[in-house]
Amino acid sequence: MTERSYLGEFELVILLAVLRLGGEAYGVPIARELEAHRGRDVSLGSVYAALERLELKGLIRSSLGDPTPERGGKAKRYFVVTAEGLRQVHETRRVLTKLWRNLPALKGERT
Amino acid sequence: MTERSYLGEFELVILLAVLRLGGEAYGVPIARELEAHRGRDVSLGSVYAALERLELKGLIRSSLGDPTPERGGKAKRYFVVTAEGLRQVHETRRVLTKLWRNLPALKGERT
DNA sequence: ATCTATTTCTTCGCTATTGTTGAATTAATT
DNA sequence: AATTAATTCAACAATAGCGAAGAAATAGAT
Repeated sequence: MTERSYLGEFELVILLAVLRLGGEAYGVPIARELEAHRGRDVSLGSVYAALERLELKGLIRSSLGDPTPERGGKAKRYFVVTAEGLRQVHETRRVLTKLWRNLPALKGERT
Repeated sequence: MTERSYLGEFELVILLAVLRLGGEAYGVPIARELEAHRGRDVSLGSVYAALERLELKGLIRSSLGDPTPERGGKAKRYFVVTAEGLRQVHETRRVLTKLWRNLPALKGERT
């Protein structure tokens, strides 16, 4: 049951998606954000699973919204990033930014 | 046995360590690099396991060096990052840099 | 010389955590 | 009852992690 002390890539991009979406951060749009930025399919199941783990670790919190008056308007579960979650995102950025500062250039790179 | 199409955090920092170490990139120093940058213990076993995965995916290559004339100077396995490996590191940086561009500031942040 | 201890480095076996998928469930509207 | 939007579930694959065993070398004693 040893829990990782840093953010994995998937967890990181989910936190970032929640931050970007603000008041519209629930399962489906979060998955869409991920797809848009990573250019590949992301199944809803994996997103919800990661969200659950992140909440367990105290990096996000969730609350059930009111059902909206549209067909299939089941109540949405909205997520927000906690202070600790934001702190870890910043920490991850700090470490990675330092690590790839002097990254060798790509051969065919267009500048 | 389906392989993931993006770099996990651990794999990413290992690639970066190999790049930084240049001609001295073998198991033990790689693990030390990781420890230095993450501020926590990293077991050799996990490093070697990740190196093996990365080589299988074609992101690094390895070659056995000559034994060195010192006590315990067993032949080392040296690693280099392939063109594809470097490409993936750049791609990961590109995506993350974009995603955390408008990151909200931390409360107690010192500017 | 050769045997044994010590050092450095790699490999192995196993467990835990994370990531993935597809199907099932819930709750609302028509 | 059918349809739609959303979440949850169950089973599985890949990644991460750890400790111990193994292999190859030198050093020191005998």
